[in-house]
Amino acid sequence: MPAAAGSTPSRCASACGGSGPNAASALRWPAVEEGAAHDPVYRQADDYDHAMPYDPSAFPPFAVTVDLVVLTVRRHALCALVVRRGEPPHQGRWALPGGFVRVDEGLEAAAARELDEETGLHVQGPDSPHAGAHLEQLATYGAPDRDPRMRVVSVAHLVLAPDLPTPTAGGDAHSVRWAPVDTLLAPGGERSDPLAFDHTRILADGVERARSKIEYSSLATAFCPPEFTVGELRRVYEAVWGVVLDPRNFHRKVTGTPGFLVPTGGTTTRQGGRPAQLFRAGGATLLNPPMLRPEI
Amino acid sequence: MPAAAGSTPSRCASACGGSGPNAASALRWPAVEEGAAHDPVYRQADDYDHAMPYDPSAFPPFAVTVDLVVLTVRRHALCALVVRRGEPPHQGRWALPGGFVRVDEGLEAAAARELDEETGLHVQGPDSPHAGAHLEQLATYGAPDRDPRMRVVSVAHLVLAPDLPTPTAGGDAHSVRWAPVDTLLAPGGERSDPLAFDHTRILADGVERARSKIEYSSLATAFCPPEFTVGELRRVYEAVWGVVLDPRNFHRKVTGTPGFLVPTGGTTTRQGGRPAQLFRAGGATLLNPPMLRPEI
DNA sequence: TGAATAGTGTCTTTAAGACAGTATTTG
DNA sequence: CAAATACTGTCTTAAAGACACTATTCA
Repeated sequence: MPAAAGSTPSRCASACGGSGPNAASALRWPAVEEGAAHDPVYRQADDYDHAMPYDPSAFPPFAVTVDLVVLTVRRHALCALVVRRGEPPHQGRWALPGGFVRVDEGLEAAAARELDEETGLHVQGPDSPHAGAHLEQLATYGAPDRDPRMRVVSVAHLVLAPDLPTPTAGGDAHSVRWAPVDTLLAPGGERSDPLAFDHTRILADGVERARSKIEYSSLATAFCPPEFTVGELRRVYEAVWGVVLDPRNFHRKVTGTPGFLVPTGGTTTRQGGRPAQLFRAGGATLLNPPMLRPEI
Repeated sequence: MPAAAGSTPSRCASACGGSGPNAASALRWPAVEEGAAHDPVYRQADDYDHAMPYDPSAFPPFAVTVDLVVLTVRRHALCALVVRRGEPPHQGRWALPGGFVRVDEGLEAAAARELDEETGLHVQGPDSPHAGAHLEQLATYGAPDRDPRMRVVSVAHLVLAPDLPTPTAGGDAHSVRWAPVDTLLAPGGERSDPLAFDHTRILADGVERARSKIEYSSLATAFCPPEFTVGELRRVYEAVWGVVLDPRNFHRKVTGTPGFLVPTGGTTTRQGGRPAQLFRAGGATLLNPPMLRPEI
């Protein structure tokens, strides 16, 4: 699990930049770089290539983590996965799941591993395009004071998953839950106990990314089970955008866009009423023209 | 200047993960994390909070850099800023500008500083919305083998700038230039001497971001001088998209979108022909409906 | 005068918004 | 039966595509 404290005063700045054990060597980097004309970093390449090869203490003390914005639609509401922090800082607060990137592991691999560890969820692969969750990089957060303990740069990822049984992280169901994003993001949200660090901001960015991306891509199907009806897909849009859509125009739009939906031949009555055709996500990933989000 | 080598065999993987001076402590992190149920990182918080507070050698040896995709439109072509590498690896190759993030500096601040250092360009601020370049975070690249020397995570940023005099980084004009992105991205591009590390991929992602973003935002004005004509703005779209647009329909679209363009009252004949009205970018940032990019 | 650019207007086509009406299930 | 959902179709309207025409400059 990563970090970030918007308003917490930074202990790292003084410790690392002033009197830490490796402060001198760590500070040499920026200082040297400043005077270089261009390509300033590799001007120092010889130094760390030969004098101190691969010695971590020669580098500024950065930690790299991944944070996960895991979204799903449950009971007609867009929900995010949050875990309760067991240790300080922000002990007892809810936070986004995440963790450190391993030295020999890529960023997306780290995100997929954390997702598996905390939810048991697997990521869509080329071999399984219709099962598992959608994962993409969201943005990177690296304010110097976002974690009071040290400098942490977190590469946030966005995960879109179908509705699942409530995850039980390692069997501990008390410390992980789905929460409606409206609650988490409300000004005095979650009974005025906001998410730890800068996770409210990260969550907001992830939600906005999801909201805008389903406009011009077929990504909304990532919230659906492998086979779904047009009505179920419409309720996904309604939940993510927080609007009500005309069922008839929506039906015309999605069934009229080539490659968006592929009928499986089956039908279902799980939503009640007349049996509805079942579809799978088609190969098209870009919607052109896009699905228009209604004005506020 | 940061790093990344797509195909270079990784020396880091063996050195860091196997026999590096801090391999043991570095590897402790992922190993401990694996067994934790949830919030696994802070399960170790006590360890580094008390036993080895702020000691960089206790962390995996990550370096964090910023890379810059600086785009402009010159002579009717989308161009990117590239610098020549003076040191190995990839000595003599062209690369994206960039550099290390300082320990007490935010990611965007680091990008803005590098931009200033390498181009003299300043970033648009709240006080100067009509001058300077547009800067935004693009994506983060952290494949374990992207730099053969060590683990480098690079937060790439996208910069859109008006046409400028050729930058002379610290007076050395031989090592910095504008190059058409079509040349840099061509399969056997730049006379089969591609950009260093994974910079071709980063550049491609930045170009695609710029191409898609001017569809639904007023960001194309970032390529224009503070005052510009409708024709000049149209030529920006044509250069970025590599298409020819109908001048009349374009004129109707941009002048008919409220808040996109604000007439300054002046006119110019710098493009020849009949005098054209001068505009400034309006307050609107989102274009709805978007400017449609013609099909291929 | 001719060539280039700027700007207006008009017709057609596409597709979204609104909404009437039918079909098929469960309770 | 009513109520719920699924689906088809029609009319209107917004806006893009195509293109005719006029305006104003410079060489």
